[in-house]
Amino acid sequence: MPVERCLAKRKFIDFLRRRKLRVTAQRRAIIDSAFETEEHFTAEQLLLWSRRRDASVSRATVYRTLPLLTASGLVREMDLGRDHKFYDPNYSDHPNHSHIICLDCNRIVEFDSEDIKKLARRMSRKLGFSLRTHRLQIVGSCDLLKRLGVCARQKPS
Amino acid sequence: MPVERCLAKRKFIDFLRRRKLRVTAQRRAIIDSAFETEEHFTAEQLLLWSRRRDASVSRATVYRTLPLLTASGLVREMDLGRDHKFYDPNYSDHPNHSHIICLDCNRIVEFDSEDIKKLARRMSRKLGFSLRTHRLQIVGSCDLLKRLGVCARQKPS
DNA sequence: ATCAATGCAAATAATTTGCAAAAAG
DNA sequence: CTTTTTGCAAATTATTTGCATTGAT
Repeated sequence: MPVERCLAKRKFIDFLRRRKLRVTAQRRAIIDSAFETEEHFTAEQLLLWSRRRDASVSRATVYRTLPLLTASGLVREMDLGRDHKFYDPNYSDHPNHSHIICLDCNRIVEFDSEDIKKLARRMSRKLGFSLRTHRLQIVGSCDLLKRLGVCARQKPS
Repeated sequence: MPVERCLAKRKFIDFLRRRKLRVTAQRRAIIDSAFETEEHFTAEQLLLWSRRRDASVSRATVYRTLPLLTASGLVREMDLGRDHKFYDPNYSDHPNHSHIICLDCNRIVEFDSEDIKKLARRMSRKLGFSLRTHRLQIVGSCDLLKRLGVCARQKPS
């Protein structure tokens, strides 16, 4: 496991302690699972991974821990307009506000752009608001690969 | 009622006829309600308005008509990361891909920007995709008005 | 007459919650 | 010991669907 993930785990445990919340076995299993992956995950996936580490983890505990993870700032909740939310455990390392969702491979590519940030800020000002957050969602397709038949990076779901 | 809205209604009825779908009393009530407003609405709001015109309109029919409205291109479905979707009946007049959601007044301001479109296209290309759609969501606050106490444009929900 | 469209109530599906029992500090 | 956390099952909430009946063409 990369160093940053260990660090993230430690940071989250500190976050719990600071708030006088308890570091239970179930929370450990969930934290370990969340920061083990480099990928986005759903609540259901997190439940599965956590149960591999500790079979006693319940769906309710996962759903109760997720808001703590996002409140700590170490995990970012992403609503991509699907029926379930995604969670990004890399957020504190690489804060991304833009996603490309590929229609072909169903992949989510994240990036951030200073230009978009500036543009968003400028537009907000112009319309009488001050920017708190912004997110750009792009739906696209890997047309080059589609011509070859299937997208090489194809993923299920 | 402004001319464009009448036009939109007519266009939608044409859309139904072209597909050999029937123009029922319930659908009329729903269409009239949808194109009467200048505002975004939810499925629940549309049901309420439609029932004012025709008490027989059921929630199921509203939910079955909404996909037709969006398929026609006259209404745009907006997922703003809340628990319910919003629908924009002005979409064909003013196609907007960007929203500012105000934390203070809970208002949704729409706009579109050629710059953002270009930027999105450029970023997609750079990352190996071709853009299909894009949307920019900005969460902001009207800080000027907040200093005065409450936002003058404040809305419930 | 046809066959699409309706209302109703039951079904989904993701997430939330009440509660008594278990465990952390 | 006190208070938080847990698992379970039931509740919520927006939306969808099956089905017998109604209604547009």
